[in-house]
Amino acid sequence: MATRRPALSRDRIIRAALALIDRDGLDALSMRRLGAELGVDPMAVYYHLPDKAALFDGVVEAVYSEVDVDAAALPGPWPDLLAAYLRRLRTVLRRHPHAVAVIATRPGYTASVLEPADRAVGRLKEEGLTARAAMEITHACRAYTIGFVLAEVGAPLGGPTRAPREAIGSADYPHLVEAMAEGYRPDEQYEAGLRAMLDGFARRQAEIGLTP
Amino acid sequence: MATRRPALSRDRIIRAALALIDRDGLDALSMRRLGAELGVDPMAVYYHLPDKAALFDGVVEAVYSEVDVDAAALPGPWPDLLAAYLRRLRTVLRRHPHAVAVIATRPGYTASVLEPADRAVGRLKEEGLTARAAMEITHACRAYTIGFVLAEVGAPLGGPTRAPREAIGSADYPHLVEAMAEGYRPDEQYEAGLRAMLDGFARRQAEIGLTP
DNA sequence: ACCTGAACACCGTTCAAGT
DNA sequence: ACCTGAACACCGTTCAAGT
Repeated sequence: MATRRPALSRDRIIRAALALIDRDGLDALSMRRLGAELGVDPMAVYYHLPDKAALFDGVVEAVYSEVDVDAAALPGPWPDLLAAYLRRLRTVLRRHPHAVAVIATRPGYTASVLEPADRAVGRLKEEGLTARAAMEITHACRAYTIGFVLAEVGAPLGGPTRAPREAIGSADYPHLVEAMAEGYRPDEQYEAGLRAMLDGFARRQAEIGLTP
Repeated sequence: MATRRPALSRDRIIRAALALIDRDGLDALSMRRLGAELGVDPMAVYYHLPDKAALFDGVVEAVYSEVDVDAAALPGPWPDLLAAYLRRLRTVLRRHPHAVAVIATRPGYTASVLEPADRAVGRLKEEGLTARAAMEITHACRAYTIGFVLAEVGAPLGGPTRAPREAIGSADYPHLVEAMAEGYRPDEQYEAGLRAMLDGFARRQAEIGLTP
């Protein structure tokens, strides 16, 4: 494919890596295949990035940068503000099923992740939360969102199971069958969980407000 | 080490694999090192398991089997019942930091996972939930729990970052610094999020009960 | 039935060398 | 400054062979 090859750069390498992960899965991302994809000697990448861990960090950053909603600029009240941001995060994560596990495990301690997080906490303080509460609530809702997307679209880490999986529709699991009867509606389920968590936190905040 | 070597078995292989992951990380689990650990030719494993994906599935099952709390036998009301089960799940997951990502991504569609899940839904029905609500609530709380543990102790997927990470205590992030001032108390944070989510669901259930 | 060992097509990373 | 290519110590999996 890539016959033209503009000068290599950290940015171009990372975009190619994410594209490779999206197309062929996490295991397909090797320094050698990445080089081939870029039309370059496999080792050329090492001039721009120290190792594969740094490449993963770049991929995490790239995905987060797709979240083009600035929580700090959203209107309140805070539960709606957070809900809007987290819905957007879910949408972005869903676009990268093979990368979600990487995003879930690599700590996003880069400026491009910390900076919006700091501004978001600032925004939530304007809405009456303490800095601590703002971060705890955000952290809990993000954990839920990432966990949900992981179960929803996350690619299994060692490749798909080849052995015939247990039939969930079996008579051995009557309650599960009953629960699944109306089908699986991920959007509604995600929304229900998010609302439940935010409502729970909001009620707790209100109680604190009443007994200071 | 392992000088004595009782006959190989699926069970013994999987226990050795989990021990290897716990000790040296996910990347350290190779068929070759696993064979060495078992005092056996690396390829011997293939007689008992079809491939590495099956090995991962076994590891997931082994970890889940450490959750020795039977949700179906717990006393109600349902939010307390679920909270007890999920606290126990978090405790077990925390013991296997390098395996959490595997557990989070591999669908646990084996009998040993489905069977307790089915009984748990049955138990929640006794507490007045529909099968569907029981599964949705359980699913949401599990997503939160796994997401939380992943952020808490989950090992980064491509190995640790070597480059100097951004100092979170920097003056560039005043709100984050303020939020972290009192330290990070994971147990309390986890509990707060779990209670918030369960309270939110419980309130919603109560409303439905009032307007049938 | 259960395990061995050679072989194949891959890996990440280092390092001296090229331009 | 930026890229190449050989080399090293690894991978997962297949398959014929051993006991």
